[in-house]
Amino acid sequence: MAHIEEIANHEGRSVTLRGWLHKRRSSGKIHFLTVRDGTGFIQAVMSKAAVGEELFLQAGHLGQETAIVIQGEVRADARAPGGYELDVSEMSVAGETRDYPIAPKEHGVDFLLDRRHLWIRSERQHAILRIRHTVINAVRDFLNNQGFTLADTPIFTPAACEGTTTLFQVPYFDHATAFLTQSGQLYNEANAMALGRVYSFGPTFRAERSKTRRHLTEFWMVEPEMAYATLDDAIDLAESLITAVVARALETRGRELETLERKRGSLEAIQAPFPRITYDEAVHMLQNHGRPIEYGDDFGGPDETFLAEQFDRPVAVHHYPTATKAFYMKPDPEHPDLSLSVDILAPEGYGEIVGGGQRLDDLDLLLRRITEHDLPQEAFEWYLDLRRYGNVPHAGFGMGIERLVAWICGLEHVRETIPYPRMLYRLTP
RNA sequence: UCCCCUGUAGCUCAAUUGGUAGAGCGAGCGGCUGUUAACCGCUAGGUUGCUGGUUCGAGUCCAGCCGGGGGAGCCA
Repeated sequence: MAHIEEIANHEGRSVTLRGWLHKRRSSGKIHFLTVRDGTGFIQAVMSKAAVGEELFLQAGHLGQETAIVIQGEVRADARAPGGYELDVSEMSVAGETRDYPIAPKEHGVDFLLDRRHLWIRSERQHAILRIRHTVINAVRDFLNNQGFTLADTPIFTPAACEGTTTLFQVPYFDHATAFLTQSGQLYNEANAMALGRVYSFGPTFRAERSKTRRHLTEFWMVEPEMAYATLDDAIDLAESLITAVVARALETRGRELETLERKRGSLEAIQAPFPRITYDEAVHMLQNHGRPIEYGDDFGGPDETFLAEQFDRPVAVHHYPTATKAFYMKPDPEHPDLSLSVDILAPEGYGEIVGGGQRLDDLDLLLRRITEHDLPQEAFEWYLDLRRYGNVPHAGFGMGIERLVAWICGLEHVRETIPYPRMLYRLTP
């Protein structure tokens, strides 16, 4: 038994592959069967002389995506995309297929998304999902090696974290309404006071009526939080995390990046240090290029794209106006109208992949901000306890996995980075 | 919530000014010993998103509805 991704280890030997028929071409007395097994794709060559009349005839009528078990000798071949081919000696059908709906041809987005459960079998989607897996693993490995403890935060939450307009509501038995989490932020702060360096990693939900290539209603976010830490610590961490993740993808997913025709050069440029500019500098850059932005405004999508295009690696924009950020963001003690916040914008127009900063640790000011934001104080009593008992400076950020993967893969749309994307008008399959 | 685009065969798309709905791919059958979205031949495949209107005649023009895509705002 062998797997395609490590087929090179079996050169010259006969192996058995269990998989599915991805494509088939025939040329008289020879069939070319592209077989996939979940780990990769390989071309199996079946000649009538080698397998006999009966099996050859059967193979000639197999439908695309028929489950097959094949046996054959592994042979290096310069003509093969992966460098190896299989000379088939035996084949059996494990599961029949007739009229597989997705042809190896052009299809529209709607058609493919309706058949997402089958679309993920394609070479391109396979490559993307494998890279997603590698990215998630690299994130976890990096944080674990830096002494972070995984402490996941609840998905059912009793109240909003940053506002109430973008939350999904769920009936919670017959006595309450729960909200699906939009961030583990507040719980991460509590966990950091218990465990020092922590992170949460899970799905988050935003009921924003966004219909763009950067938005999903359900997406995955990793949120590290550190006690005894400042804004600069958070930026340093994000920088080394992103660098490590990109390096891992380059190192272990070269084949998949090649399938996606992703240029390695732009990923190889992702090295620390990242450029760091203040919000003020960013506004000047935008205004100098004629973009209509007022000082004090948050950036729009096109503004972020413009800023990111000025650099060959992610850019950290810090010290946003306090008014544009969440209530728990700490104002700069020397310039209270600016906050100790940071967004990291990915290159090539992929937008904000990281948002975070240093948290507001002054109890009185926090109480005032909660009132200013019209938030119910009683819902935040537990959070305020963190400022009452052993309060220390702390910082962290959230990083969106789908935007990160879309950028690393060079995709047009984040919907391809998750097995089953959830969007404004799409809830199935 | 707002703006723009779009809906014809299983898929991707044609169809001149309103005048007999076509092609390629896919599927089925056959041919071909090195194909890479192979190639060649044959066959089957249509309530032109839905409802109504104008007209001798509507895929085409008009109205409403439904579906899809992209963007703004908001965000990761």
